[in-house]
Amino acid sequence: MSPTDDSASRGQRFRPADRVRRRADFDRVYQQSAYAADDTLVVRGCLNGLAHSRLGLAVSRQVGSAVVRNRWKRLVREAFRRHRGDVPTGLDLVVRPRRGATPVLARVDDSLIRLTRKLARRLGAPLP
RNA sequence: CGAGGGAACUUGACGGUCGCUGGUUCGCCCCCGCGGCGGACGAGAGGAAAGUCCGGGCUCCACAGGACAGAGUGGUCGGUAACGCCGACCGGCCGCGAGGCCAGGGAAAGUGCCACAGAAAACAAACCGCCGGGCGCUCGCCCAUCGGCGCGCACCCGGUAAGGGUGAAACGGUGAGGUAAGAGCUCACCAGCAGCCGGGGUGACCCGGCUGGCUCGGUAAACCCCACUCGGAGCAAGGCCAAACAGGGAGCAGGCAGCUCGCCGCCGAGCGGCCGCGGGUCGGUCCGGCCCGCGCACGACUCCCGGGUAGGCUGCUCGAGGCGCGGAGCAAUCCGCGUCCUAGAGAAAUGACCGUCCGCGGCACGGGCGCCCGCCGGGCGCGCCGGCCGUGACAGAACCCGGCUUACCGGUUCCCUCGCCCC
RNA sequence: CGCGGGGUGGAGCAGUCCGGUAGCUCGCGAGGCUCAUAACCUCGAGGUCGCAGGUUCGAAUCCUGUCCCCGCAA
Repeated sequence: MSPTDDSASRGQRFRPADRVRRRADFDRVYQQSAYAADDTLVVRGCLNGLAHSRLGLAVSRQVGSAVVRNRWKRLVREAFRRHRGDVPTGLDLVVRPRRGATPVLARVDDSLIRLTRKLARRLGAPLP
């Protein structure tokens, strides 16, 4: 365990260890996840056994052009990074934009925090 | 000044805070792998990165040579690694012009098709019509009669293709001669075709002359013929390392001989002997005695092997490269010299927020300018300066290049054409 | 990255190969039949053939470009 694998000291950084990167991790989320959504985001998540939460993104071509898809992914990453302290820990999350939603940072911030807390209550993960 | 044509370039600038990706470098940590964490420095999307429509490099596979099939291309000459791309030129069409567009080989090699209309849609022939002849009938005239002449109608034979509302397209056009009527039947001029000759050009082709028969429709982005080109797959190519599970092999203490039983047996069970190994204990100088266990099979464990999954590394960015200067060429492009290094992700980085300026659009708030009404003043217009508001397009690298095509707010520069006015 | 299929009235499909007339079923509207509804009978409306160019006398059909939808393999 590296000494910085402590979510309290992560601050607003966003490192590769903070992302869901493996096929197997995504499969686990999709097979045993809880689900929460509003009219901006759809979030699925499960416990990951780590001291911090990890973020994975699923933005298909149905969402729009490459520019629109990149825009969504950057906004969700930015929201996750900025509000690390407000998001529950110990979860693997897969986030997907809702069909028809418009990519605005303030709404993504709000949705991400509310939906992840709802998931945490459902899964019994520690709240911040 | 107005209208227009053609090229080339550009795709906001600067600063601050918090982040991301990879590079160099420094420090710290441990289970030492060149792993994790932290800091510093400098770098980080495009003209189309897009569509994936062509062409190549590269990699792997296949391959003696050729032909057929299939696909593609299609004026000529040049450029290129190559092209279906580019340049120049030729030809055709469009435009007053600058210029623009063209899949632009072959229809006298063959086959097919040409709706409707029209006599006929391609070998030419036939219908109406026109002309000549024959025969018959009606009528008129001459005649005493026989008969003769003429007009009209029907039929038959022959000539003819000038005319026929059509159609996208109709077997050259105009004039004269000619004829029973006509016809390139003949002649002149014109259009077009073929052949020959001369000249110019590398060539496509152009210019000029002579002769000929007089004329032979369109469609090949219909089949086809001709000429030329093409092996297949793609960086998820290909290469290296390699968990776990499964597979194969070896090791981990057993070896040798004998007796009894099960059904003979080299198979199985049991018994005890010698040597060996492990443990215990006793005596003792590196040795010896006694006791217990081991012996087969399976599993576990350890090691090795090949293939290779998850995963990791590589291919991965220095290249038909950018910039500058000089030279060859009308140009596309090529050559020489100098100089620079400029993204390399992988559930996939280049983002968020703020400030100032810039471009564009709007408002008409203040100033300015012009016009109108007019006593102070007011109204309308312009959008020059300031102010306020909005806005900055199309779009995101994924092995790399050369093209094509498509999307796009705007801005800049150069060259050229036409019209009007002034000198 | 490499391929395949498809855009035709409101819906589902023919017609495209081999170019000249866009047709079928359901649905829709009007009338009839019936006491009434359905069924049935008669009549009718409704199509930029995805879009833009080109070839041709003429294009849904042939060629080129382009947009969208669906699917396949690694």
